[in-house]
Amino acid sequence: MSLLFAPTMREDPQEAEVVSHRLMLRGGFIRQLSAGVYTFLPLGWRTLEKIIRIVREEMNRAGGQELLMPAMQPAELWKETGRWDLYGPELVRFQDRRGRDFCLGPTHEEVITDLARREIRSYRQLPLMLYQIQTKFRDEIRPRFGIMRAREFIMKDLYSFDRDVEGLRVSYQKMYEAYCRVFSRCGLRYIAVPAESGVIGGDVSHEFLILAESGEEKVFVCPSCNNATTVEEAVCPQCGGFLEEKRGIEVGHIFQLGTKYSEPMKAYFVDRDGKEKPLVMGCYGIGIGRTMAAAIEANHDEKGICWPISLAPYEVVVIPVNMKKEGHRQAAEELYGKLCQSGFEAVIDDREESAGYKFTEADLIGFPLHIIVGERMERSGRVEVKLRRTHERFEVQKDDVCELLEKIRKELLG
RNA sequence: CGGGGCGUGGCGCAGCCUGGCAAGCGCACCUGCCUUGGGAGCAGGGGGUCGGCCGUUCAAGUCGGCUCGCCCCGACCA
Repeated sequence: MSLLFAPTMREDPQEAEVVSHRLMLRGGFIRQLSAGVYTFLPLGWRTLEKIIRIVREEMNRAGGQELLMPAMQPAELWKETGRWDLYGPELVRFQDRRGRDFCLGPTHEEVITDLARREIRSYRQLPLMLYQIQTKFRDEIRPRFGIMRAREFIMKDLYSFDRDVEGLRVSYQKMYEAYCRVFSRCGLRYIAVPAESGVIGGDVSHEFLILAESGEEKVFVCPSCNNATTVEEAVCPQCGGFLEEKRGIEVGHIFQLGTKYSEPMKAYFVDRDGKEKPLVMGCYGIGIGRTMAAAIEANHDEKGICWPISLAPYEVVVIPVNMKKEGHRQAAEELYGKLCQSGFEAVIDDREESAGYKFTEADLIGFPLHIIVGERMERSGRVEVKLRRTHERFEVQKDDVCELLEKIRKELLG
C-alpha cells in the first residue's frame, strides 16, 4: 500500500453529505472534477470493474452479445424518433466543425435500432440480444449525491429483438432473471417492482431497487410473499398481508418497448409468413456506478465501508503492526505472497505508519478481511484474521491462514 | 429553473458583522530524533494573497455590485 494511489481523507469533505459519497471520497475511491463528473481512482475503478465483470458474465449467460456503440450520435437519428425535441436540455448537444448537430448518447435505442434495421433481415436472425457497457451522458437538472446521480456515468444497456410479443416476453423474463442474479452476486438485497416507463417508453417495465435506508424511492414490501410495489394501494394479492414500507435506490430498469422505436425507424424483418414486420424490442439498463454507491449505502458502519466480498477492491489486507520489526515485516510479506499465489486479491500495508493508523484506514476502505501480523506472531507464530463487517476475530498459525480464508471467502460468497 | 448555503495553503475551519499595516489554527506534507495492537510525541521547515472582475476607501479577506463554481431542498431520472 505504500505505492497504492488511494489518497484518503481524515475529515469529511464539506461538499459530501450522503454516506456513499463521503466514504468514497474519504476512502480514496473517487475524486470530483465537476458537478456530477467524477474520476474513479484505482480503488474505485477496481470495484467498478468487479460489478462490470459480474454484469458481463450474467448478460452473456442469458444470451447477450457484447458490442460497443458510439457515444457521439448524429441528430438525424434522434429526429426520426422525435426525441431530439422530446428529450430536452438533458441531452448533451453540440455541433461538429461543419455545424452538423450531434449529441452524446444518454441511451442508445436510436443507434441500436439503426443497426438492427440495416442488418436484421429475417426472423431466422432472431431472437437477438445485444449489449454494451459504456459511458453515458445526461445533463441532469441537478446532479446529486456524488456518483448516485451523475452527468457522466457508466451504464450497461442491453437491447432485445424478437419476432413478436411472445418472444419479447421470453427475452424480458430472461433478463429479469439475469438481473436477479447480478444483484445477488453483488451481495445486495434487491427488490423488483413494476414501474412507470417514462421517456424510454413502452408498456411493461420493472425497476430493480437496492434496499437502503437512504434510498430515494419508497417501496412497499410484503414480508411473507416478498412482492413489492411503489404504490401503497396495490396490496399484494397473493397473501393480503400487511406491507412493510422500505426505501430503495434504483439501480436497474427493464422495459418492454414493443415497436416504439422499430416502427418509426422502419426496422423491419421478414417473418416466416413472408410478411414484413417491425422488430419487437426490449431494453434493459443497469447503472454501474450507482450500484457501487448503493452497495455502500447498504453496507457501511461508523468506521467506513463494509464491502460485500464480491465487490471489494481487494479481498484482503495484510497489516504488519510494526514495519521496523523484521519479524512482522517478513511474516507479512510471506503471507501476502502466499495469498496472491492462492488466488486472493490482496494488498499489504507496508507503510511505516502506526498500527492504529493502518487499522483505521483498513476499516475506512472496507477490505472484507484483515490479517494482522504482530507480537503474537513473534511469540507463537499466530496471526489474527479479522472480518470487517462482523468484527469476528480468529487467531491462527500463519501457515493455516490461506486455508481459513478460503473457507471464510466461500461463506461470504454464499 | 425556484428556494437556501458555501467558496480563505492538499483537507477541515477561524478571521468578515465593528476595514487598519504579521492571513491564523488543526490535520496532512518535508527533515531529524523517537515511537508502532486502534488515526503517537518533540523540534525544525515549506506552501495560501483570501474563487474571479469591477467599485468604495488613505487602506479591502473584511463594505457594495457583477460574475463563476460547488453543495443542499423541490419538479425529473440508470
